[in-house]
Amino acid sequence: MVVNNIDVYLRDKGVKPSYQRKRIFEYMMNNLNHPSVNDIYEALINEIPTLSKATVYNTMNLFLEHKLIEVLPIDTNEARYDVFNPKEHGHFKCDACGRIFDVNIKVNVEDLSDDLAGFKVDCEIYNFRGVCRDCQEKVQEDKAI
Amino acid sequence: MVVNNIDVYLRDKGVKPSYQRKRIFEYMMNNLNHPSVNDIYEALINEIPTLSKATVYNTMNLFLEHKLIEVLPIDTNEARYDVFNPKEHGHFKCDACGRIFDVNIKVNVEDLSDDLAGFKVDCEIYNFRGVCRDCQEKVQEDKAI
DNA sequence: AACTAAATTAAAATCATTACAAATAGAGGT
DNA sequence: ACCTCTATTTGTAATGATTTTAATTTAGTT
Repeated sequence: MVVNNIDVYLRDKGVKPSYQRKRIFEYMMNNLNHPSVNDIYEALINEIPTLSKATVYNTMNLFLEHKLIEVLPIDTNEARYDVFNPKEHGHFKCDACGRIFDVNIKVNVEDLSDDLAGFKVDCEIYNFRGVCRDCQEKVQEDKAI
Repeated sequence: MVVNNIDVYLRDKGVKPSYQRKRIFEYMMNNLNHPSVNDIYEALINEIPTLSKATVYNTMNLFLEHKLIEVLPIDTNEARYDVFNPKEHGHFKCDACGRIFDVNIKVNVEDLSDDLAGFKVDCEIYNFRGVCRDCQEKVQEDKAI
């Protein structure tokens, strides 16, 4: 996603663009590695010394309400966030290195199941877990030694 | 899933069938409503007065390791569990009543995306959120009044 | 029965998140 | 600029789920 003017974009979505909110959203756009609240806080505390973790939490919840970001329910321990991606997609979490990858995916819900007949589906989440290519290669190398 | 002899089934999966473990697994099989640790504890504390929440946590983790159950990453607040269902399926969480429904689903991962090429996929989870049929009807009724 | 290892337990510790109340910043009007 | 009102930020305390720890109980073995 490309956003030229964060000020305008936030206002468009109904979020008053405070300094902290702009900096946090800017970070989200530049770092598509599904950061946790702590990641964001650690990344910005040097440049914004007064920043509070509570502000990051508040801001994430505000962004969520206004659908600027989404939360990935792939990690049960701490919440991971991503800029909202209206295109259907999924996530793959590597159990070895912990990285989370985006996965392009297209599922036709109508075809899926009668179980959802009459249900209003607002949100579709596709999660995968396993071992990523890099980590599999590492295992091969270790065996070879 | 139908398990005639819990003792044998647990042993088969490599879990020593203690009294607590058998009762907890029995509860999981009879209650397919995706209980939390607290749900399980509350349900069994009357019949097993010495039961400790730590035991429930320990047991859930043990069952997870031995793939007797799975954790649904649909609730970010507290973990919800379900007896392991090797058949691919998904879950729908109603944002109105909070109930979680099973959804039969079949996705051909090969067709999905090149993004997963070379990845070892151990686990596929499909989550949906929205409003279930019952709750939508309730909204209609409320409007009619 | 005695010994040993595993399982259970209660209580304390940890960690993510939320609630709260005080301090600060921003907007509008005079 | 100044005052006033409201929204935002902040640090701290509170909450709640989960894990750790150490002691106790249970089960299995000689």
